[in-house]
Amino acid sequence: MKLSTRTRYGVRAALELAESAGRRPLQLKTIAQHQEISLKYLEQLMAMLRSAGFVRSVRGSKGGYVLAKLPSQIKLSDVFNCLEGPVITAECVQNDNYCARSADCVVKQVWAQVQQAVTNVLESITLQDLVDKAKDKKTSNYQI
Amino acid sequence: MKLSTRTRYGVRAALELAESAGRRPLQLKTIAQHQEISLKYLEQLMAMLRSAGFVRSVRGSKGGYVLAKLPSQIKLSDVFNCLEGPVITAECVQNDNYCARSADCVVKQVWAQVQQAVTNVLESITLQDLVDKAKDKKTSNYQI
DNA sequence: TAATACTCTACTTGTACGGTAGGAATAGTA
DNA sequence: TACTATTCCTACCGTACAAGTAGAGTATTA
Ligand code: FES
Ligand code: FES
Repeated sequence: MKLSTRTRYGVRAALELAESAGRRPLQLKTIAQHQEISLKYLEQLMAMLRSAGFVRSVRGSKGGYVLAKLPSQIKLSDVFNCLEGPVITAECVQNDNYCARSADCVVKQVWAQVQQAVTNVLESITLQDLVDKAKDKKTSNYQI
Repeated sequence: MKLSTRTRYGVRAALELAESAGRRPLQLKTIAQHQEISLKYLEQLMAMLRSAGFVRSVRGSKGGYVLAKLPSQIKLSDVFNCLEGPVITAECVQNDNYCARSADCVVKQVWAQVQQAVTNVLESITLQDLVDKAKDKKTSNYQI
């Protein structure tokens, strides 16, 4: 039950883009340095997010990446789904024909419950939420 | 975010043991047939559950496995923890020193939330709960 | 003693993760 | 135009783990 680094890196990168939303494109080199992620690896993750339509890229010199939507319009479940794949704890939860006695299986219901719990959390949080929360933290730190 | 078959098999096997709690030991051969699991593989899973103290084995002819505790005393989180390992979505959730700015990281808090959501579900369900639920299902089916 | 069922260890096979590497395409800049 | 910066694309690689197979060994009962 560990998340792939893909997803963890991706969310952090997406958050950084969200924090600089409205400004000039952010370069992967910058993000990679901030987040201590391999640039080449990050390129691949961003390609996935780009294909899914969450970020836009600007090629060439002074290029970079920007969010393709408002931070408030991107849920963590979106990013998660794009990089980690759909939240599926067990095959039979999705595919009723996977197990023989699927209809009556109480174990299946447990995995469905787990799956739903995860989905609920991820769907309830947008990038904007994270930006706000991070801003709050910094402010309260300055006040100490 | 898929569960290993280890865990899924293990829970199903544990449930079957719970359903025959109080009776004579149940043989792996039987469980393997019912659940359509490789016997040899199941042996290894049960060894893990035995080491963890959830089941007891009876060797020799007419031997088999029995639950070492009451079904109501075994939570799904126990079995899960034994077979899948602890519910950890990301290293930094457990180990505060893993990431540099761990204290302020809002992403970390998300993974902690996810982790907690999963844990809550699994800790709230015991094998006895599943046995009861399964019994209810069968009864209601007969009534149709 | 023979049959049964768990025990232990080793091996195999496939797949996905987490990268690395190199170059092509594109766009700004001098 | 030449140069540089940056994304884009594809291929490759090593490791770890899951999932399962295999076989010999040990305990218990009939
Ligand atoms: S339906 Fe798949 S394990 Fe029960
Ligand atoms: S603390 Fe580990 S990703 Fe933020």
